[in-house]
Amino acid sequence: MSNKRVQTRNLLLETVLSLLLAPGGSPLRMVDVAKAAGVTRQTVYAHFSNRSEMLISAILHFGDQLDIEARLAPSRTAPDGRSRLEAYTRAMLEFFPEIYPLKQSLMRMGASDEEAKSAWQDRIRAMKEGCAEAVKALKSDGDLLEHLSEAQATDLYFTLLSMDGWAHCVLENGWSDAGYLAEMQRVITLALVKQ
Amino acid sequence: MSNKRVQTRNLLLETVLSLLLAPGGSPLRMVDVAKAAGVTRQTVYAHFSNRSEMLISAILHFGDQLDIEARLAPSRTAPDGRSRLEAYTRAMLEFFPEIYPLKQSLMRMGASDEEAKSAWQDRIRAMKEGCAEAVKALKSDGDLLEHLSEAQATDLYFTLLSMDGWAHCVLENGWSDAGYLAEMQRVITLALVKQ
DNA sequence: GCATAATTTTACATCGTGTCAAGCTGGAAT
DNA sequence: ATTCCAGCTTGACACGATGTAAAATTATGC
Repeated sequence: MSNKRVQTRNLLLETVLSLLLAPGGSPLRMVDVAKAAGVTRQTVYAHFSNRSEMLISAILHFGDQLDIEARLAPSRTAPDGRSRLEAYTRAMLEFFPEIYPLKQSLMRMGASDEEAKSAWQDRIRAMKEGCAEAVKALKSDGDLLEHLSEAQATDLYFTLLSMDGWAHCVLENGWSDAGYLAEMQRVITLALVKQ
Repeated sequence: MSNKRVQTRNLLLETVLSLLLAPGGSPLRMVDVAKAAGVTRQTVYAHFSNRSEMLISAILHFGDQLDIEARLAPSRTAPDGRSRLEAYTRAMLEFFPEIYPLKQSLMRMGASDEEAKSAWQDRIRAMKEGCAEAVKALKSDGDLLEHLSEAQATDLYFTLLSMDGWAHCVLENGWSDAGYLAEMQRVITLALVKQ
């Protein structure tokens, strides 16, 4: 497992991410990545068999860096369902600014990168797991609205926690992060919790 | 304004839409469109100077067909703000199944089609106008929650009416249309209307 | 039927992906 | 220190898609 190889690989992954996250969505051609990394196009192909694999690797690399698990831990220690729901909502909204640019970049990409998008979907699914757990805690406290099944409540919660909704309000319409968080806490509570 | 020319143009637009809406997201190469329309690739270029222009035209054509204005009219005649909000929500959710496939197709497309996406955004903005009007009616009835400005309420309403949220629940998680509508009516009312 | 508009045919330039095969180089092992 | 070799570079090519151009052909409308 030579040292140089992992170095170059990491360099490439970082480069891909920096290009992906750079303002003004770049087309991200292989030659762009190579040039930005100070390397030959062929070297890129030596590390990733094609564009898709490169993108997927970059997404996974990005996920590792974020350390989602560790930052979500606090929400798990909440004493009751209601506060757990709040903590999880807050934690999610704190992630959004960091991951949204990457989402945008991926959404800009072509159909050829279907697999890359599905790698992204995996990350999103992990977030939904968290929603499910928070809902479960709420239910076991007997605080979940009667007419909602756990599955339904989870779907609904996940829907309300939409990253696009956040982007629409905060990025495009000037809401403050705090203001959006407050509204979301209010609406989510109304939507899920017995009053 | 020869007849044939508009005929062919319409044929091409219909063909583009049918390919775009077809299951299993097609790459939609120019040659695909030409073949499906029984025409030469060059003919396509005779009608649209490039792929982007073709896609944009198709989206606009699609919008014309939907006849959004007419179908939204009922919601405008609602006697008060509350019922207008409900009517608009219902109308929007009825649009979603029809337009979602197109959205999906467009989102699958490459960055090169940025302009096509912005044509799509225009259609979406039109929907937000409707949100704003419903909110305004609510406000003038004095039924809008005090802590929300009209703009904020509009953003929030638009966010809750998210097409992705609908797709997540109804298409991916088996909610019935009626069930989703009922939940949305409930949540939206809680989120915006004085109780 | 004739003029011309629309479409076809053919050919070509360009760009990005992905593949292949030598050649070069720096660092690790003996 | 010499050798070896993994990793990188150089250069060249095939392929597919977009977009351009011009001549030949077909159909349409007057």
